[in-house]
Amino acid sequence: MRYRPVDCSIARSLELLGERWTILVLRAAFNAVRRFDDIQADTGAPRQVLSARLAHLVEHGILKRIPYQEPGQRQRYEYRLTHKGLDLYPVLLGLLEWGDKYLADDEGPSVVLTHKECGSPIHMAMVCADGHEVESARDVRPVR
Amino acid sequence: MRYRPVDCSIARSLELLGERWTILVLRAAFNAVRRFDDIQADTGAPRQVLSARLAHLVEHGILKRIPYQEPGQRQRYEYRLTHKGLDLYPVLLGLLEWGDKYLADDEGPSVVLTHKECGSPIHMAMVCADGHEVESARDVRPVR
DNA sequence: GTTGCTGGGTCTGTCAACTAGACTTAGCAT
DNA sequence: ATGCTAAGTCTAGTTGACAGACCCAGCAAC
Repeated sequence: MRYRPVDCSIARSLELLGERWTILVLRAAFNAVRRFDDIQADTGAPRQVLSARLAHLVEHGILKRIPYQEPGQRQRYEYRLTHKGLDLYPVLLGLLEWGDKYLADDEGPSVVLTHKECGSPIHMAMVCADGHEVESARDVRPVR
Repeated sequence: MRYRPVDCSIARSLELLGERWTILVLRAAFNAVRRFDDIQADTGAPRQVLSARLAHLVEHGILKRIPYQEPGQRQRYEYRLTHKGLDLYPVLLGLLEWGDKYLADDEGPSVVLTHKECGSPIHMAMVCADGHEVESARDVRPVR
């Protein structure tokens, strides 16, 4: 994909994640959709593109190929998130929240995320080391 | 761009943000880079593509065109984030943090974000309504 | 033992998107 | 009139996405 080789983690992240379908593949992975045909159905990506994206994500350690075997079937592979992949959850959640806020249809968000331990709904927040919740991009100062 | 018309805010967000260069244009906007040639230099996007992306972002209310005039120059336009655009900060920050963690070069992150009021560094967190900080995607349960 | 089925791909031709590089335009200054 | 500049637009060539057909391994039924 080749963005300008600029010293910026956003550009570097996009290098791996910025191609079409990639984020939807990760959405599928977070929803425990792990097998090729299921991912294809979930995302709608053309098979060939999906094949390339999966290979790319595996190559960069975001997904891993795990063998499995259904009874009476030969061994096949499924795709699971690595730690590196799991850590992308905030990015997906950011897109989800923003879409819920600005692009929702009539009936509101189709899914609500809750904390497994206490059941309360979850949202993304910017938090400073002193424990303040930062409301807006305007309250942030970049240093160096 | 046309992802499958699926009831999912992530897909809908990507419909607006998922094309190449779009996120880098927003990065520029958050860095107060607002004029066409400056954005072009900052992102490296070809001028024609940049033109299309800016128009698309303005059309969807993420950027707005504001007239300005340098002394001795004719009036021109610059591009500024709307509220809708400012609310995308968590998405960019998510990409930044992930890139800092997994794709950093030798010398570590090139920029640190601090809370304007207290000066402490900021990070993205998943927070539940009870005030717990949720560590991992595995601690989240989707409902409905 | 070959025919069919299924999951997970690959191949092909077409069409849309991206790219670099040159050209255009409006208004101010000389 | 001529040049300068920011912000585009035009052109022609290359890359990437797409739909649809095809392939392949192994199990199972005939």
